[in-house]
Amino acid sequence: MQSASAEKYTRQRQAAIRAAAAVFAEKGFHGACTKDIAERMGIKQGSLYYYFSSKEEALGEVCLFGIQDYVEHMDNIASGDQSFEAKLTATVTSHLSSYRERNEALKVYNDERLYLPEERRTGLKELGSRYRQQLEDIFEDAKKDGVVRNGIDSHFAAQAVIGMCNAWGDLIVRDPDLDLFKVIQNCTDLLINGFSNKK
Amino acid sequence: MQSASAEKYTRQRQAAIRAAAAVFAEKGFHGACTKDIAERMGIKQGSLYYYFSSKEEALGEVCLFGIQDYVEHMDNIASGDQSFEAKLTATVTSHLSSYRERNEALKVYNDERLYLPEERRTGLKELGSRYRQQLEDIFEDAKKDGVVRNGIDSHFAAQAVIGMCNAWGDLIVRDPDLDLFKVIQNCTDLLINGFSNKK
Amino acid sequence: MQSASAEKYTRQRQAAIRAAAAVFAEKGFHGACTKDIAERMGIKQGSLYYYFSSKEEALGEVCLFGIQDYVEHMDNIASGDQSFEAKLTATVTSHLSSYRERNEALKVYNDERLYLPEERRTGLKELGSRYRQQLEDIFEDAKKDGVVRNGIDSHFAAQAVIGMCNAWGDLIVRDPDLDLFKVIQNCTDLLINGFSNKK
Amino acid sequence: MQSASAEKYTRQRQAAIRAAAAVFAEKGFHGACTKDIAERMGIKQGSLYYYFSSKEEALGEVCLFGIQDYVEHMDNIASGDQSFEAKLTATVTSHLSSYRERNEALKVYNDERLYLPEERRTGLKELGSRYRQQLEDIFEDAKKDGVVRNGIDSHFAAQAVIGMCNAWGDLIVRDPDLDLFKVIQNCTDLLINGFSNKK
DNA sequence: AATGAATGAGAGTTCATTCAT
DNA sequence: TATGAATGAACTCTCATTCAT
Repeated sequence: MQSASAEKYTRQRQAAIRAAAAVFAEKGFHGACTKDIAERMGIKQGSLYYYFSSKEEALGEVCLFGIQDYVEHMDNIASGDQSFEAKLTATVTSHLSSYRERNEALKVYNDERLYLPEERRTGLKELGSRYRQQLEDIFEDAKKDGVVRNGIDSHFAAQAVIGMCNAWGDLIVRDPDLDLFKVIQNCTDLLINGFSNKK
Repeated sequence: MQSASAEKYTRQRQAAIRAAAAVFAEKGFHGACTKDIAERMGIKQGSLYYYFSSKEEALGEVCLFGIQDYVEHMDNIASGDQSFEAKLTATVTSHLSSYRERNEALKVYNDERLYLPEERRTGLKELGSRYRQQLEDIFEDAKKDGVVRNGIDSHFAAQAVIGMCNAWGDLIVRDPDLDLFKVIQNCTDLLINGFSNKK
Repeated sequence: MQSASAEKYTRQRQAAIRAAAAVFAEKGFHGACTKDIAERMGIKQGSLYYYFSSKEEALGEVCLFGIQDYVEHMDNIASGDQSFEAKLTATVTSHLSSYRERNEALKVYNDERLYLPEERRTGLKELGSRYRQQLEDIFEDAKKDGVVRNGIDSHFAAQAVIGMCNAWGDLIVRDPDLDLFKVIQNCTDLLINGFSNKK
Repeated sequence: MQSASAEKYTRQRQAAIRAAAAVFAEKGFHGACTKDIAERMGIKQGSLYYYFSSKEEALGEVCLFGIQDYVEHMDNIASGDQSFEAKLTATVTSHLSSYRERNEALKVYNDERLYLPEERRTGLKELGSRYRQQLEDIFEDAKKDGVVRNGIDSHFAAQAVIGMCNAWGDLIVRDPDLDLFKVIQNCTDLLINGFSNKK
């Protein structure tokens, strides 16, 4: 249990991360300036440094925030014992919904993480790799079960799913009127038909 | 036939565009600096302005360079009378090969064009729209011929093809060891299976 | 009553305006550089931008500072009910004394205001026009009273007074040893004899 | 007698001086750029250096051009044996007509000569001083003849004449619709009445 | 916990000037 | 005689960052 003031700090820091996410998503890391971030929070530029030690650290936090619970989702999906189709649908749904909810942060993770210092990027990459690996495993299992065509390269397949989701995620973030449900349906439909074993 | 000096100017300007493409692709528009571009060409920073009136203009030229002949390719593909499968294969091949050849510029068009001033962006958007529209038409025709499932939304399908190609294009640019031929094969395979009408 | 910090800001901004006035007066707007202005204030170049958003804005503030209370003076003179001679003497005195006191700024207003953006120049021009108009009115009244020869064109007369004062003002600013009192005397003497109705 | 080519050189150099005068008058020495001057002549920027060794030299030439024959005029006026009034009228007429004819150059001499290097400025100053001195002499003579009031300070009087002419010269250059003849009339009228000995 | 003020490094851009052709 | 191309220095302006208060 934290003291009231520690609690406030945590709350404000979250607000700072969200503000940074929004600004980085709109202008990119280098195009954004700390003043914009501060103003979006309602504080002054200098005060930002109470929550971040540098702009770069802010980027790191945004990226982490951007993938973490989206990776947790995948942990759940992967460890379940649903059918291949159900797992793929769940993956796409989770991925695209993330864009709607914590939208900007995930976009920032995709587009700007390469500006992070080596060290920090490594930590994040592990999360990303775990995600992709679990997706590959799902494909591998499905191949063994004969649900997916034997010719499919699981590594390619996983990248393709992620790529497709990110491409649509971009459109979703940019256009708030897009029908999320329909996009999910179309994507899963395409992917399942594309990979599965038809007789 | 131009004079020798006009020719030299044109050649150097092309070199400038290529250099800018490479630098923008690596660091993003805002993260890049004109000094880097100039140095990559072997000239001094100030001399760049003999070829561009501003960094922004350089971005515009790179973007144009990035899509123009790739759009021309699509014109050819769309106007031909090949089968749906052949056209889709040709599209993917052309799109992904573009990334290998004029690699960085197309990536820059995708990721950085939004930093262009309104006016310039509009001109480029028309090119992009034409591309997508022609792709949509291919899907429409295929639906009429019964080669593609009736449930497919042509607009979604076109976006999906583009999104997938761009996602892989990114990977291709970043990793020069990727087997372009295999990627093309896997992508077309996925897409054709995903959209076509199986009995 | 402002807070202590707002007060400090105001004070520093005034100092910045004075410094800019001095530098612009010496080197002209385009010949001056912001580094000189900052150094004269004892701050660093970049810090100037805490007080001005651009060099141009600095010029605008200097020009405003240069005429404003000098115009107010004329308001007082014009609305009084002194004789023509007294009013003319007061005008010349006020005008030339301004050069000694806030010296550089008035010179800057005269010589450099044309480099201001349209909009800003318009606002200042109104002040200047008011000044000239009041002077014209003084001449008109004097003509009605028969103190000034009927052939005199009031518009010409006002311009002549202003022109003569500015010409001497320039000399006064450049040569600090000039006897201000004598200059005033000579000028009023010339003007009164030049315009008045002698029998 | 010069060769045809030397003649052309001389002609082009004159054109360069006039072009520089126009540009300096409009934008000031520091605000002007050599490209503008060259373009106004119809040649390219680099070619200017065939006629001037530096921008500063161009300024020097413009200034010289601006006062030289205007000083010669004064030589003629001063050495004649006309009345004071005639000489004053001639002076004002010559001075103001200069602004209409070789207009910009004289303005440049007045406003920009202080940006010339010490050495060059000295040479020009002598010309200016000669002009003023001759004007002073005219006043001195007139005082002896009793045409001008005894209280008048000849030095002040000369400066006043010059100052007034320059002030109107500025207006004349800026506003081409101004009636030159009327301005001359009004100015001489004011000055003669202002200085002369009325009974 | 927050801010006002300042800083210094670096960016884009301009421009006088040079020089081979 | 003129030009295209390049240069390098200077300039305005931006911005992440610091720190006393």
